[in-house]
Amino acid sequence: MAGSSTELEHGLSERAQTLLKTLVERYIREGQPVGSRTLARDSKLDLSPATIRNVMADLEELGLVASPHTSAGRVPTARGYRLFVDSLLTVKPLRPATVSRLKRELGERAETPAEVIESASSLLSAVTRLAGVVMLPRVEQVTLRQVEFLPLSGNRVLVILVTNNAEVQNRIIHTGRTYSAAELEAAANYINREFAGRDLRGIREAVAAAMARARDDMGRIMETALAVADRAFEGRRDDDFVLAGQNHLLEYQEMADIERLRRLFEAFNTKRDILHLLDQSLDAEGVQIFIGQESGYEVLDSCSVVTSPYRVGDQVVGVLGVIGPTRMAYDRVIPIVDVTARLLGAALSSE
Amino acid sequence: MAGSSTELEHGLSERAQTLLKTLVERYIREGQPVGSRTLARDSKLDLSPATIRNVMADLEELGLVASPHTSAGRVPTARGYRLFVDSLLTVKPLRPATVSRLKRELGERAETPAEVIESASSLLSAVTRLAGVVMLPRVEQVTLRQVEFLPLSGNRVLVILVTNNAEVQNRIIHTGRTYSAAELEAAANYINREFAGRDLRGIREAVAAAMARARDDMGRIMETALAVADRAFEGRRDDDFVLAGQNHLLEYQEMADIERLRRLFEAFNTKRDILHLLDQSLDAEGVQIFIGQESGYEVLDSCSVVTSPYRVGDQVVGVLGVIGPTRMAYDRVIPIVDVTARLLGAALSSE
DNA sequence: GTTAGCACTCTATGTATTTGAGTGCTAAGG
DNA sequence: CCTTAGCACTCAAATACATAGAGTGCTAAC
Repeated sequence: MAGSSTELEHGLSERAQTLLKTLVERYIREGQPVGSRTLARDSKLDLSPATIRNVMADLEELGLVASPHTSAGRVPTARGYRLFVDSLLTVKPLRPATVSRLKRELGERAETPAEVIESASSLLSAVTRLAGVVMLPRVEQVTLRQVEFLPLSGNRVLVILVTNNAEVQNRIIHTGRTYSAAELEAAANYINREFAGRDLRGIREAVAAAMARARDDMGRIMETALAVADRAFEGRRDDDFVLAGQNHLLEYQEMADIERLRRLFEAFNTKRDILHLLDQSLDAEGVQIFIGQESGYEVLDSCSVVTSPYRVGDQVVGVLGVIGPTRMAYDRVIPIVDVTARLLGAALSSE
Repeated sequence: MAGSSTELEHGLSERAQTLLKTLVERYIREGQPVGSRTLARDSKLDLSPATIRNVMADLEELGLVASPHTSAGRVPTARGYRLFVDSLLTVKPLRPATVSRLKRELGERAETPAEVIESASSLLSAVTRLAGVVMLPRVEQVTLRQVEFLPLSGNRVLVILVTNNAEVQNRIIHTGRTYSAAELEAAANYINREFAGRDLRGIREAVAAAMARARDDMGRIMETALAVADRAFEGRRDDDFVLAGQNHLLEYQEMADIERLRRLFEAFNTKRDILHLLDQSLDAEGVQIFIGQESGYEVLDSCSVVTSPYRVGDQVVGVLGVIGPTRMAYDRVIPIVDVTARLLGAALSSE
């Protein structure tokens, strides 16, 4: 009865499932098309190659496997992998050594948030031997902790913004006129006094409102503060991600096509497509997998992307994951991505 | 007479030089071994292929050209390229459009020093279609402009260091005990008052001296200041470089060996070897070229590196350059590297 | 439903053969 | 003595062909 229920899920007999599973596992391990004889040996079903060939013909019909040519074995298709990861996969528990390594390097070694992100990406790539990506956390509410204005030559002002806990941003803004160090300091003091702890966007609105209201009857300090702050708090879309270990991709046979590779690396550089893809996982529950063309981006054909959102507090703030050939060890990669997402969240929260 | 003098320089007849030059130029353009017939047509010497073959035999004897196999044309060796760039090369003046592009994007578009460096690297790579590298400027004298200490949870302090003009560094230090915001502010004030404008290393020494001298009879503020500053001003070796456009290397036929490529990219990641190589150019006069194995690093076999130091004021502070296949358009690349070095220096000075 | 048997297909590998580009050498000519 | 035509020679690349082996699909028997 259990048998018939699993059978109904995707119209595959228990036996066919076992065989598909064995085939995918074997192919992932060896990278060679799997023939009926091998499969007969590998699966413990005690069936003759001939029988298995019949099953394979069915699986091929269903688009779950394909053979590169008549006299080669079978290879999983994207749909085959999909079925595999969805209902056949037995996830491998992580080695304790791996877990503690992740914990150590994420929690203890890394200091600033930027370093933590960087580590997460490197770790993902090092542990999986794939390319690791970590989207920068999109912090909806960036609160001002402290601001500093320093005059530079040529009507420029160096703005140092300390936000949230330990994030430091600095930018240079061009102002309409020259401000003295004293003026700027007073202005910064004013802003820190008035706005510390408040949301950056809110501050900018408050500043705009104040400017509109006050016009010419405001004091020198406030005028400076508002003029500078208006430009200093300009929203900055920092949709971005940190990539590590694209080199690993060179190690895989299936990435040998140099022109494909170039286009893939180009996409890593351009970032746009990859970001779009990661964005899609922002509101997914847990680990999500894009297999081959599923991602919808041509450069990622024959690649799979395994992602997971990560949260700070109970708020999802970003996505991380790995990118590699479709033929990757999903049973190992999935838990690694999963755990790293949790640990990254924890590390960022504790800052 | 002029003829005989050039001849003596490297024991090559004027004619042999012309032929070598033509051969190298042709090979750089086409990427195919050059045969005697082609060479006869290309060089305007009005010689028969047979004569040219004789000359080629001589050049081969001298190790300046080689043939991949008996019945292929000749290809320049590393020594051949060397002679070519040293005495045969006619450098191509840059197109005004290129120059103004470099100027615009380096001088105007980029704001902070970090952005300028980044641009320089991208530009080098974009304009030459090779990989661009820019060593971070090693500023011997890092003067303190302003320091800020902010308390974080768990005995940690966020240090924001504004140095020289507009460089902002931030780091997190762990302290022996918890300091209050007020304590830290007072300490920062003390340091800013006492040490602003002085050399970072000098400050640390002064602090160490003060700590040794003062022991327990110093005021609370000074104690805090010294304790924190001691850790905050720790020297930080930031030997590093910014790499751009390694993707371009995938476009070249001669980089098709995927295993070599992997090792090269690995070297880019490790940075150590590349840094060593760049270091060697620090005290060179102008543009320097490493051809093939000349660099001494195995990964760079069949690569050439064209570098130039760049200066801020009259002080050499770093090196930039490009990395690409030995077969690169030296006549174009050399002036680009040269000009970019000057422009980068200028852009950094004007900050 | 399962399986043995068999013809068939297709790749990979190895071996000749041919073609063409380019060389080195030699001998003749200025 | 330098230059060049001529020619034999070499070698890579292309082409064709044969062979071996892996694996299939199909059929017929169990």
